[in-house]
Amino acid sequence: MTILPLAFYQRPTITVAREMLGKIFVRRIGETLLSGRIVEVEAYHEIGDESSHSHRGRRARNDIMFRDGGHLYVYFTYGMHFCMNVVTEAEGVGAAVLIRAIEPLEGLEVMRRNRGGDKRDRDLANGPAKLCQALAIGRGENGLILDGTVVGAADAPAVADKDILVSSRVGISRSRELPWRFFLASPWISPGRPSGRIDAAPSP
DNA sequence: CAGTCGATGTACT
DNA sequence: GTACATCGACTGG
Repeated sequence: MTILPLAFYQRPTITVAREMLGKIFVRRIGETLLSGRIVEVEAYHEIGDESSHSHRGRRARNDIMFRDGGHLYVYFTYGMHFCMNVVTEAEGVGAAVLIRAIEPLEGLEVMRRNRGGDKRDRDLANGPAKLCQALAIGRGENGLILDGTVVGAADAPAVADKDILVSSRVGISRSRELPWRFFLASPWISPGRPSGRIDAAPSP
């Protein structure tokens, strides 16, 4: 298993977002390995994106988002959920890619226990807060380096451009027009979402 | 299936 | 006060 180097993340955010699809997210808890194939992501950027946490400048809450690419940015939302991003670009740039869904590959029974017992495989990690719960990612994991020690992404064959679907992002009200959600035609993506189109997305 | 709504902490107006 | 990068329970068809 080859863990993606930190340089992978230190590139334009849209590029990283598209190339994250198909990679294997890995999470180690002691001897236990949890992993899954990334099937749905969204890009967020401080420039021209009013929905990004970084849009109003660097603060205590979003500080990790401004670090150099290769950190994990975890935030707490709706009073009860965590979501996780991989930080992109260079130190001082507030940009990241939200991981919205993975196809569980290893450690399904641990994920099921983390999720509360009787969930179907499809419901283990098909949403940004669900996958954080399945992988036991919360405040304590904010700021970790994606070097594979505790979290990281393993390389996998690139997904062809023609297989990358694009849409507007889910659950935001501002900058809704930006086509910055990228996903695969997969049963493992988050539920109830509009089908996408195949298209190129502009960079900030 | 689709639509509605409550839960519940934190940042910001 | 209000909004929030969400989820799950519940309703009605």
